[in-house]
Amino acid sequence: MQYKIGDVARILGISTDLIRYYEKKGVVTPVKDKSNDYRYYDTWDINYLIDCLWFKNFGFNIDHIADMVSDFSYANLLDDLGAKTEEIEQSIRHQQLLLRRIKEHEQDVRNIKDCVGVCDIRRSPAIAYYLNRFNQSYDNSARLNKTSQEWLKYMPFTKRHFEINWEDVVGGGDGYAWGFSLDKSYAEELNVPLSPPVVTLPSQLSIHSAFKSSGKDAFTPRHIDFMIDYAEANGLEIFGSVRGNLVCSIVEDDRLTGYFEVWMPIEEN
Amino acid sequence: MQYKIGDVARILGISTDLIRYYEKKGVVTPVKDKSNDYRYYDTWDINYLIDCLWFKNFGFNIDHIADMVSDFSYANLLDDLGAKTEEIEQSIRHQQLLLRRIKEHEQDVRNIKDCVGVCDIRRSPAIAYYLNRFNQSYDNSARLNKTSQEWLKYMPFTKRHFEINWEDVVGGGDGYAWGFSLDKSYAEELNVPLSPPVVTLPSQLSIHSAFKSSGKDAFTPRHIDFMIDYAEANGLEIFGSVRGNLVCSIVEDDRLTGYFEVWMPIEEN
DNA sequence: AAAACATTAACGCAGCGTCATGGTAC
DNA sequence: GGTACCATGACGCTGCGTTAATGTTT
Repeated sequence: MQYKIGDVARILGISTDLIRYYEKKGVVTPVKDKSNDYRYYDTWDINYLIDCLWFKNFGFNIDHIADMVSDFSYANLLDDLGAKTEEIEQSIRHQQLLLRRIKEHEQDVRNIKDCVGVCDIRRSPAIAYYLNRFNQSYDNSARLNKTSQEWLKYMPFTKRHFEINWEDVVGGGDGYAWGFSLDKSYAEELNVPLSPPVVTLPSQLSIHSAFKSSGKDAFTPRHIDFMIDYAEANGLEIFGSVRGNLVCSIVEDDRLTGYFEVWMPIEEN
Repeated sequence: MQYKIGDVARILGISTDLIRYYEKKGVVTPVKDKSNDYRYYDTWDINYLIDCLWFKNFGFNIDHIADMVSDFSYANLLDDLGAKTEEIEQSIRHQQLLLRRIKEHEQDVRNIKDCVGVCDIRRSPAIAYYLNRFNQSYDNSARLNKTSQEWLKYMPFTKRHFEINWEDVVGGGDGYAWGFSLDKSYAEELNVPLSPPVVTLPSQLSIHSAFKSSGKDAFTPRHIDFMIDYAEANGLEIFGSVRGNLVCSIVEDDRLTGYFEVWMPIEEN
């Protein structure tokens, strides 16, 4: 039995263009009638196409499939199945981490508005972080560039981290720094190298709160003054640099508005 | 502070081309010095790029990201995070099914060689199947076309299923049919509609074995004669059509060789 | 003679990477 | 004046889908 390309397309449920594309890739080689250039397929050509579609659905790429269907040993087949298994497992692990992070983030976004201006005492999470922006200036030295490239991979798990030095906090200065942080569990899961410029920080007893800042260049350490007041009012001693992260930036009343979560470390009892 | 495109690339760990690409997509709009056409970025442009990279890593597409970073309300953000969560969960479920199937298949391929010519008694799996090839001819009617398109989606979970009618089995005929089958668990998981031409078949007590067939067009029902002999020798009555599936086809001694698993139903005690 | 098919060729998509060619900053 | 940087533009990649122009079968 010979089939024309349209018959094959109907049999397999795909388009004729796709069949021609697979031919170009070497998956099938139908006979061509020289008088009219029509392609004619036999049952074996169709078998090859079915194999091709089957492998395609497992994520093998087409050039590879062309090899697989035309000339493939038992050992090669098992190797490829094993490799693909690995790949899928890897992908699932990554997606699961991603899912965990996006759900966390969604919760953070949902909670942040209620935290604005409200102080309470919590332990901050243990994190790894590095800084690359000091006030308005980015450090674009080669050393940091290497770290930036590495951290790009961790990007969805990172937070935009800021630090306000203890001296600026209590002395009324306006210095601050920005960078990226990773919660410790992600840093471990992702095998993040923890050498300089990356710094690790343990969990700390802290005053936790949030503030928002509208408009560009409106961010200043003075946004946390209400927390300093809270510390004083409650007889809590500020123990080191204040840190936090941008939770989200959205447009509110036509102004770009950032919501920031803050951790102000205090002495442990 | 103003940065040139190379500085920004170093800060973020990406290429200058990528930054220009994002500009084309509307993510950033640096100021252009008219005298030399150079782009100059401020810290906010860099912020937008960071946001863009962050969202990108969650799998949002760039046109969408351009909207997200430039003009996005709280509600929109939550909606999008929710939608992406759904999408990732869906994807994980699919990958997990895929993983299960590929591992199963790997085991089938590993086991098949030991089954060739060896009969034992097992229960066949419950399946759903449909047939589209009768001896050498495919049915390419519109009705089957619809089913083929649907089953294309289930492709990696399907097996290449064949059926040999009871009359051909015992009468020495050479008729057979081919199609696709799905194990019941996948059919349920994938919500496969079980209306004609799809047929469901319960688990059946069967003689289980395997054979191989080398060369094109070498497949024939007579390959299972050894199983008929086995049934006779053991006083087992063949109860209906014999079914099986292609496990893999590989090249052995320069010849295309198919390995087939077979289920020959016998009467229950 | 019309409808349904077939052919090749070219272009489009995303998300970039990779030249080529020429101008600019330091 | 050398070199490191910047600009634009074109083309390549995968895995196809989508016309367009033209010829063939039934």
